Amino acid sequence: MNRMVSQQAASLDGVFHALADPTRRAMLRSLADGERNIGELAAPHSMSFAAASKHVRVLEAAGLVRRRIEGRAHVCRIEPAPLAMADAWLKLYEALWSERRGAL
Amino acid sequence: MNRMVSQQAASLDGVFHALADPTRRAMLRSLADGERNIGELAAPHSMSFAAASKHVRVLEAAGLVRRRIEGRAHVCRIEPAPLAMADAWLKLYEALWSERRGAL
DNA sequence: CGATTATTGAACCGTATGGTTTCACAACAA
DNA sequence: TTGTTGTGAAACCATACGGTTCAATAATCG
Repeated sequence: MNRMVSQQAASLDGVFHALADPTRRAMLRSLADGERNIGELAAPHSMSFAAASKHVRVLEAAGLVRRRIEGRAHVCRIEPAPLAMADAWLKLYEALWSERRGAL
Repeated sequence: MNRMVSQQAASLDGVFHALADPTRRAMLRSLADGERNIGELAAPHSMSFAAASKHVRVLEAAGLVRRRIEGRAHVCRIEPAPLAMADAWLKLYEALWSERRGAL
């Protein structure tokens, strides 16, 4: 159980960290419209392909993106589960704080 | 709506970054039960007082915590508005991804 | 007053992050 | 085959991060 909790904590770290960057959030937004390969994800951003590729890896490590290789293209797609975890955390503490404010 | 609480621009970057650390999330959790001064926030964590103080600063910079000085104690209290912003972001994209999943 | 408490600030350290450039390589197209 | 495309890997750099320690300050106690 403790292990589960710490695993969860570790992923929360990763998910929030992944979200704490505008480039990565923009990539998620793009992926919300459908699958994209790395080049398509990189194109809108004024940085090298390699830099964008690293951002995708961060998203992948956080579990927010899944990659499948099709020929020479790496096709990425969104994975909403970790997001739900982050959302659950936010909701819980928002609820606690609202209670608290209500109690004052 | 009550007020534009944190005068600082609480950016999504800052909020997500602040949340991407277990020590800082634990501090927020502690603050959910009521106001705490820096020492009280620092105590449960096995790190120097100065390190904990820096974490509080990060939370403050993100607009998640407000500080008021009472004598020699710095009393901290939660500020839920930036959390709502983060939550709104998550909700929006969760909705998009759910739609997308539904469409497949 | 002097001692204690609560806290910040500054300097420092090791590691992570975000960016670059260059090179390598598999997959496809001509 | 040759060449182009999509991508990763490696080396490197500057800055940020999370931690430490020690000194400084302001408020309170005795």
